[in-house]
Amino acid sequence: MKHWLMKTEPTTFSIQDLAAAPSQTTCWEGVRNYQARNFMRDEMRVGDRVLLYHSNADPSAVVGTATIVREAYPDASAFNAKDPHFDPKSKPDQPTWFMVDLQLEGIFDQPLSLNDLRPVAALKGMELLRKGSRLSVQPVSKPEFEAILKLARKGARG
DNA sequence: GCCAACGTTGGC
DNA sequence: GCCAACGTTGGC
Repeated sequence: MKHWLMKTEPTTFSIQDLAAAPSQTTCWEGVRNYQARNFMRDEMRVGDRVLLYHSNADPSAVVGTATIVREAYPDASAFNAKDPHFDPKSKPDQPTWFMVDLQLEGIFDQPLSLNDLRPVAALKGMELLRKGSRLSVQPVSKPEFEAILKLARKGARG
């Protein structure tokens, strides 16, 4: 089983929106970065666990966890000319972009902001904390994932 | 709003 | 294939 972190802007789609969705499940449409796509298409499997991260938020923070409940399938929003994520080079018979389905696992009592995470020794090499990191779908090591769950249980802000 | 760090595009 | 220009991401 692999572990991941997926970013979303809460003004677009927040973890609270996921909690309110039918079966607390959503398709993760709109990813338009090849590296992120490759992770979703080639490596994500049903049962993998995901940290959800709110970017461009106040403060930006890891806010909860989800699990993969459906493996990669074509992202239909790329075919829709009216959709903000429309991409004319993606065709239904040869799609460029893919998405997975996520189901909410839990919302942290306390969001874990970057300032909460940065001092944690176990997270020293975490991609999210790297300067200039922009990848919206990224692998997380098992120790990193577990360190974050532990912090979430503790309540990082005391 | 600023701007650093990326990714993509397109001329050559 | 190089690389400058441009667009986007995302913390602050």
